[in-house]
Amino acid sequence: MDERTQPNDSAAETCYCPTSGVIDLLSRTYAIQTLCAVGTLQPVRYGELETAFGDVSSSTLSSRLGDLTEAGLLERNQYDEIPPRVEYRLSEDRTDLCELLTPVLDWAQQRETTD
Amino acid sequence: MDERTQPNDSAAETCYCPTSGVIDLLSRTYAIQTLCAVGTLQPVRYGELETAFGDVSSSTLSSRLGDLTEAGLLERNQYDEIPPRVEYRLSEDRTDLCELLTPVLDWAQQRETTD
DNA sequence: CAGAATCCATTCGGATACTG
DNA sequence: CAGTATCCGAATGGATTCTG
Repeated sequence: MDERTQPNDSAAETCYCPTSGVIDLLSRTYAIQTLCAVGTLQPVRYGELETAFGDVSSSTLSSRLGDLTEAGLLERNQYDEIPPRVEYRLSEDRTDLCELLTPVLDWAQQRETTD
Repeated sequence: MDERTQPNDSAAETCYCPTSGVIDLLSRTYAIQTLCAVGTLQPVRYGELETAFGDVSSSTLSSRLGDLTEAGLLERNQYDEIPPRVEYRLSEDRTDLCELLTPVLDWAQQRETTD
């Protein structure tokens, strides 16, 4: 169903309809960055991310990691050692999203500096 | 500067630092969708977008269009006719961002239906 | 170290009018 | 048609504090 709007079928059919769940998720603060950072630095620990971002509050980063993990985009592995260690990495089949998103970050970054 | 973290230099160096302006912008409701929709349907009128999204409030869409236009990502052309007509399209050199983003939307959409 | 919990200021965005 | 203005509830995310 939904045979309307087909200007050109370069990307088959993109749906612009409601704010989908994943997009919603990516709209939260540091979500895209977190996803891409994990993808690049994985396996990565909580503290590393905190350092990489520089000015994110622990509660925010924590929430974001929780969101992404719950959504199945990230994998969280906890090692019951002393001191505690937790590693995050991309879920196997979600790597592609990260590859889609990184160029966006790069684009944004370049625009900041160039513009 | 910044000679740390270089897992592979596929994308040179991606910055995960603060929430950059553009990312901030894209995080707003319907921002990504609006950008991609305009890219595909351009030149597109206000009402067309409203219809395409189906359930967006006029104030929200209006704000989004304003944001994106102000950021230089969209171009707004007003024709003083009766009835009034306004057309939106991507700014010349911003097309690439749309091309980066559409796959993300597609990914999200596919995940919704498949997952 | 890696968070969870709480509290709260700010913001966002939807609904609902109302214009040029 | 293409919005803008206003109002207001919901939600976000930062700071802070505390814990296994």
